[in-house]
Amino acid sequence: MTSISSDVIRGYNDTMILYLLLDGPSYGYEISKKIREISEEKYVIKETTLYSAFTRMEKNGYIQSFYQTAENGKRRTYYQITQEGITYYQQKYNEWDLTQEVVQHFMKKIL
Amino acid sequence: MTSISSDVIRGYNDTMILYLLLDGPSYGYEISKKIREISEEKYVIKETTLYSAFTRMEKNGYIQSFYQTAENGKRRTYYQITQEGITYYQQKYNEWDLTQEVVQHFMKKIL
DNA sequence: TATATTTACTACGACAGACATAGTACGACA
DNA sequence: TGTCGTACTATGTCTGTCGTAGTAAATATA
Repeated sequence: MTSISSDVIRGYNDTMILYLLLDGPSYGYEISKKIREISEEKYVIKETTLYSAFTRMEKNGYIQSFYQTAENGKRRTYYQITQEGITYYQQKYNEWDLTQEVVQHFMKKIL
Repeated sequence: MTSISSDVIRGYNDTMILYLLLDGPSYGYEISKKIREISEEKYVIKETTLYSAFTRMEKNGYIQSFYQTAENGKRRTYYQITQEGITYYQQKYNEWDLTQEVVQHFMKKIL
């Protein structure tokens, strides 16, 4: 079974995270599991990639963090998407359409 | 008019170059122009990105270079795709299908 | 004929994102 | 008591892209 290399999907890590945050605040471990599930195990984001994306995106104003202690007593860092983050997500959504269109022109099945 | 950022397309530079070389040997300036034309000006590869891709891919055995002096007297470095390069291209072709499928799950139009 | 533009590169250093590795700490479960 | 799962943080390396700069020959324009 083919899986996806980080080289081809690296441009979409932030977008995937923001997509999940559109449904409400979440935290690292949950985001990670959801990406794995939604992609049907075809893409597993690395922990360090994920957490450094959080840091970067918070610095850029796309997400905001807050601490919360879960029912089980575990202290977590939650992130919520900001208005700027939503706008950024929309841009990436449009860019995805364009990218598909362009890249498609360079794809040819070899017989 | 929206154009494509290198962040989202960077995983496809090598693939685009190899695609063009499937039709026969070519050189930097020509590859560059073709990418711009085929993408309808939506993506313009940077010179340094292109030439360093050549170097890297030759090192990896995906392409081979040779020198040739053109009709106009200009000495050029041509590149041709190798069998390994074709195999690599095929892999990337398959990965593209998979990537589209996966990324699509994280794309939602916001109203 | 002089100058600008296009063609066809090479060199070098900076930077950002992904990654490997390692470590901390707490809760659940056997 | 020990292992597994959860939930991170720290640090340094690597790779691909990019900015900047420079060379040089051919072609177009004034």
